[in-house]
Amino acid sequence: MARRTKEEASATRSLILDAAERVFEKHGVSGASLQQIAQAAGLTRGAIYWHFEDKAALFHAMMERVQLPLEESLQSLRNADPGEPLKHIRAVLVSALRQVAGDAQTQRVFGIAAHKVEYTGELGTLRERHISGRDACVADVERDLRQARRRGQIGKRTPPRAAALGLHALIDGLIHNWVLAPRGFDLVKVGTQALDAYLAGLGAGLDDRIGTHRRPESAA
Amino acid sequence: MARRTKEEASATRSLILDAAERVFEKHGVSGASLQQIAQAAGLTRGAIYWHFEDKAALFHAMMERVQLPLEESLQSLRNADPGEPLKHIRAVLVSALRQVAGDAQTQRVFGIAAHKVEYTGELGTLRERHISGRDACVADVERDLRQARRRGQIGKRTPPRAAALGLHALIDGLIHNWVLAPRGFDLVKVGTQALDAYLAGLGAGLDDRIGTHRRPESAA
DNA sequence: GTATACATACATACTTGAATGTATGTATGA
DNA sequence: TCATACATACATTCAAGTATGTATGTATAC
Repeated sequence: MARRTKEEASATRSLILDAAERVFEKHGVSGASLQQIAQAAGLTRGAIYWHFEDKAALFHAMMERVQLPLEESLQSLRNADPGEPLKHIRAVLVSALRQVAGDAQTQRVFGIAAHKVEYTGELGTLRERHISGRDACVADVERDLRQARRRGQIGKRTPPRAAALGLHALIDGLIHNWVLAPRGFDLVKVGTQALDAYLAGLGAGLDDRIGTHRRPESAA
Repeated sequence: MARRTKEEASATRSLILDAAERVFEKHGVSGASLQQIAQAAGLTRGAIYWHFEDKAALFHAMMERVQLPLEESLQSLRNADPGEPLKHIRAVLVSALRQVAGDAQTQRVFGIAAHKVEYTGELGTLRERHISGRDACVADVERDLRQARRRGQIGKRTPPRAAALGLHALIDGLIHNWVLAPRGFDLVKVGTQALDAYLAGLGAGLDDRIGTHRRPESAA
């Protein structure tokens, strides 16, 4: 119809992103047409082409809308807990689980990114970003684990890099499986229990053997 | 051109499936056209439509070609090791890692199933199969874990269901991340180390209490 | 303060290409 | 000769991209 004020235009942009989430979730990214998204937003394709270059750009914007707050919260946690690397790791990962389980939008978008998009062609960029993001995350965890090892908080049986990769795989796998069927289990509860078991296993290496009776944790 | 013998027709079918793997891997399932697949196989679309009803059927056939042998090998392991549930679990999971890491075809198809297909619409059936397959696997592991718990081989801190879900998530996450970038790490080596750490963590619960703190987190 | 010009924020219409499905042709083996 | 195992040809659909229309906000001149 007509030109809107900047706030209204920004609202329209959000409308499009909201609609894209719903349509992507239902039909998949490549299965969704811009026509469907526009209609779901109560607009026409013209509006989408004004705000986004094409479907790939729209998808990237949708991802960033949930990735940015997530990365920020993780970043803020990174600066805390300077002396307790294991507690730090645990806090960061549990907070990630909470974020996914608690926020419906994060949950939807993670579900799309996990099972409703093909990482190829135009979206191949996303694959690279995913990999580099994972590597950064794993490197962070590995650094903390090395520190914990130097402080004698975990054993030396599991190499830090393998431990970090496993930790990431555990959380990643939990989230993947949970968004596939959210009612299947309690993500935060089960995730925390599994995470604690894993971390206990790293600590159990202090004994160098399984099943012997020692207390793997130091006093507070 | 002409009619072949039954063996030749079966070979043609395999050719199509091989070509589908390559094209699906490169362009994604929805991004790949039957024309591309036919050309990659040195045939025309007519051949594909003769052997398969449509692209979805072709995809299902491609999945079954690797799933069947995998399920068979896991099934054969299920009957062994009646008295050692933990060793049984470990053997099954490590064998799964080996299968994925060792067989290029399994690896390709897992990569496609993980990152190159959208579980929606016609392929939605696959999502259900995936979920039920996971549930069956988790149920199996949970049963073994209960048995191990009764025999005092693991502690009581982690509920068997949570432990089983975590175990599945760990292996699933490892495979997912590995097929995303196979050269990133050694799947069998890292996977075995992470798995052992996790299992050791379940065993560490034998102490029933750790040093200072009791359950630091919980609630839904 | 009002008139004008321009940029913005969309809607509409058109073109193009590509993939699907199907119908038909054809050569061969049993 | 007849069903099989394909190849070929055709019709339909549909989404992407693009060009253009249009109405309104906003700045500037006076």
